[in-house]
Amino acid sequence: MENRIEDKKMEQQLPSTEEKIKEAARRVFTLKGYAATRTRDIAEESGHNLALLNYYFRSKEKLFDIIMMENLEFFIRDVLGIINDAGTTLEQKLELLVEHYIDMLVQNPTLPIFILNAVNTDPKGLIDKITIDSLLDQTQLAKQWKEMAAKHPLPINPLHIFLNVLSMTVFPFVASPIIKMKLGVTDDAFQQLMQERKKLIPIWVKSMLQIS
Amino acid sequence: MENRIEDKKMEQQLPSTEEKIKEAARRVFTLKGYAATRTRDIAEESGHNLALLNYYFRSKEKLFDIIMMENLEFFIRDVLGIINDAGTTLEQKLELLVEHYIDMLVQNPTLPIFILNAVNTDPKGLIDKITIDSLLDQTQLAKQWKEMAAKHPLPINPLHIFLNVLSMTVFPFVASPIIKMKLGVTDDAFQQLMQERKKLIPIWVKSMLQIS
DNA sequence: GTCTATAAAGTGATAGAC
DNA sequence: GTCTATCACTTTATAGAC
Repeated sequence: MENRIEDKKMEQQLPSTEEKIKEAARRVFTLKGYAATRTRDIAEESGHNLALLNYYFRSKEKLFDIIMMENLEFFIRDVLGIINDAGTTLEQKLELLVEHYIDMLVQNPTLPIFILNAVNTDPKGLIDKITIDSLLDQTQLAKQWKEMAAKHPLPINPLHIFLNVLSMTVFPFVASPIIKMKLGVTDDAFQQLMQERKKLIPIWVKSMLQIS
Repeated sequence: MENRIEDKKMEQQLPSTEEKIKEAARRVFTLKGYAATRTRDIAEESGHNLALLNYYFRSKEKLFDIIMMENLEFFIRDVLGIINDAGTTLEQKLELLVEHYIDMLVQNPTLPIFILNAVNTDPKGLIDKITIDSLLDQTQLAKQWKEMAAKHPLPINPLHIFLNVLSMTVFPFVASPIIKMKLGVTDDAFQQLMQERKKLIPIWVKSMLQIS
């Protein structure tokens, strides 16, 4: 028993070779995409030899599939918890979602362009692996949304609102190289802008709901 | 003189080999990006041989540079005309810009992901080639914006508004594979959604200006 | 498990015939 | 100008020693 606990501690301190290669692959793939990444880049980044990549993951494609699925899972992790919380209002859920995504994207700024590029070029049926649960309309969010819509019917497709939240939250990260280099916005100024948007986006969305 | 006119007619009817290769390159590069494109793909798409690609353009990289510059130029073409028109109000300029971009992106849906992917991975200093004129603050749009801001000062960074217009207009096209395949939106429904947004986005933006 | 060496296939570019 | 054939190099993947 003591040994197993000590082993666990060791594993946390010293990640296995397999884990080191996988994390190296995540960094390189997420930064450069599938086609521009060479297996040698990943091997070098991991501090090990190229052959070990194939020893643990068989092929570049299989390794990419793992990274892609984990990145997708990471992208929607925590979201179900927020939209299924019976203890928060619709308004609070909106605020929590925007805040969560901005915080997460500040830490992982290249994640959106990685996903968007993959689904747009779609090496194979990668898009089928995205799990936007079809149970989505059974969530607390959906329930509360319908209650609101019953009182104040929207004259527009609700998809517009969903698209606007996603657009205003995610797009700035995708366009950040242009914003920073061409609009003369420093890294710090960009970070501050994103922090401001945590409060602003919910306000804007609420006003959309009122005028629509 | 007559001969030159006839020659021009001929050129329009039968595009030169060079032109056919360039247009094939535009289609493939804009769809798959630089790294995932093979010169053989372009040759095949053009209906000619691989060797002709190098005969006319020397290298894959040089050909890509041409396509990238032309795509960027196309992306901002017509915009200067709209924002520099002294005969339209600020509100009209906003409506014209959104309408122009949605119409253009309906015809060229893969253009944004091509540009965004390029500037995010940035093979070389490609980002330097983007010409967002530093004379931008001397346009009619900038003048009219300042007049408005003088009357009703904005408590937020104006960049937020610019980002929102760009986000709500462009992002849906970048995310369209997910919207279509995962949210069950048909091609026709997506097109209609974008048409609706021509009217809606200016309305939303105006409400942002009022509540801010 | 990890490495070196190398096979096998892919890709950009060119030579040379027509 | 356009083609076929081929070179030169890169890249993925594997064999085999340790």
